[in-house]
Amino acid sequence: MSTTSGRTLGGRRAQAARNDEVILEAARAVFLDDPKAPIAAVAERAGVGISALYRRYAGKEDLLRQLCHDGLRRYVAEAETALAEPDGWAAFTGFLTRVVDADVHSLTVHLAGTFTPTEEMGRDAMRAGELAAALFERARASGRLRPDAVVHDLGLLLESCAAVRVPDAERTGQLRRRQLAVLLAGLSSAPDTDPLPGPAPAAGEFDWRWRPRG
Amino acid sequence: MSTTSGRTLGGRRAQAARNDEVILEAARAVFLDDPKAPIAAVAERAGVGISALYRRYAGKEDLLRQLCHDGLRRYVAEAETALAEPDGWAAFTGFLTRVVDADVHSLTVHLAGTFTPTEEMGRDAMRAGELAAALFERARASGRLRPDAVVHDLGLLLESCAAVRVPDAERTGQLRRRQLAVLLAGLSSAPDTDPLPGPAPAAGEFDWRWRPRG
DNA sequence: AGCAGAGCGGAACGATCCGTTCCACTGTTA
DNA sequence: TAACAGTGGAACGGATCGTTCCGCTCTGCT
Repeated sequence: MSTTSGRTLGGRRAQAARNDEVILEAARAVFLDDPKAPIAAVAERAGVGISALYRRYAGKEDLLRQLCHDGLRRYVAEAETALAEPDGWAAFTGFLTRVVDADVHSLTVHLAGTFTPTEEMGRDAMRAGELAAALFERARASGRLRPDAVVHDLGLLLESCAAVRVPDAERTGQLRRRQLAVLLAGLSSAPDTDPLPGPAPAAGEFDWRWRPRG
Repeated sequence: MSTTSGRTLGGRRAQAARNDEVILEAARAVFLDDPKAPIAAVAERAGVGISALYRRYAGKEDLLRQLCHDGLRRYVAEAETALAEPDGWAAFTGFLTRVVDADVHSLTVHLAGTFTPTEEMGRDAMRAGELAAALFERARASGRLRPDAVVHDLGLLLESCAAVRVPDAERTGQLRRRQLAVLLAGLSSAPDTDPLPGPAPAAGEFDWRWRPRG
């Protein structure tokens, strides 16, 4: 049962290692559901005490930052995966579907402002923007995108999908996919549609959550 | 200057009557921006003291309920206006545009759960549903609606548009109109689009905010 | 002219919530 | 068996917010 320092560590160490994951998972679920949820809710959901949390993270802000950074990395990873897809339109829609499914938007944007971002997050965010732009350009090159759509329409799109929310998580996912389908149809090139109104969304219009604190 | 009880009441009475409107307007603006804003924020925005608020409303819940009810009535009024429009599709899009512009959705749905609704609100909500269904049916009859769209897709649509939000109010309005245009294009009948995925949104799936309290 | 009181501003109060700290306890390791 | 990493959860202190309350002003009436 007890190994000195072997591969399968048992007892306390094992539980500690397990708690690492359990806590992160609980935090993800809780803050996805309510970005302003108290720390105690995370502990309760994880089935651990509050100490187990504060042993791993310096404070709430730390946990939030890590969670948000994870979401950002996930976004980047999905974008890179999508760029490997040969068909530009399929890459575009596949990327959006996976990002919406993973609820990455709630993890990143809705948690913004609750912590001071690190420099690395800034770099990752920039990279995320570049990758999204690349995906968008390939989608445009495929000819299936309506000409007056712009990259930053993705911000609107993701915000919209993240806003769809019902008590049941699985049903939420279904409804978001439906919403995404409508939006993609709306962004597809169609011969007889009116041009999109107003100044198109521009760079920096969706970063405002990051600027101040709170 | 001083009239006993004449038409144009001056002085204190006049300011009181003016405050009635100023307070409602401020409350609208503040709670539209943040549904959980403190009462004090409303008073500050209105440029009055807290007493001026509590003289008019029994408490926060009272104010919220009235505000929400106003939004609901506006929704019904816009729907009735739209039904007078002969062209079914124009009635449909015009209705949605006006509802999105007025940010009625934030006033109704996002305030739900913060107060116990009155019976009259229940009746108005039911009427709102009927009117929306009528508008939707006329839009369908116009043939410009994709066949697999359902009435309750309107819930998704409104939620999406309300989710679009940037610090500047006017810009928010522009972006919402753009988003609405994309969504309407997506809901329009197009020959080559894939069918919408998943079970369509059903009755009662968007009432959940009304059910509990808090 | 003078008074009663409507209307008001804003300080103060009490309740609630939440992040963080702290301490006692438990099982493990040496 | 001694030291300690890991933990649960009570307790603390600060912040927030709804509501009350008191003193003031200005008005409408006598």
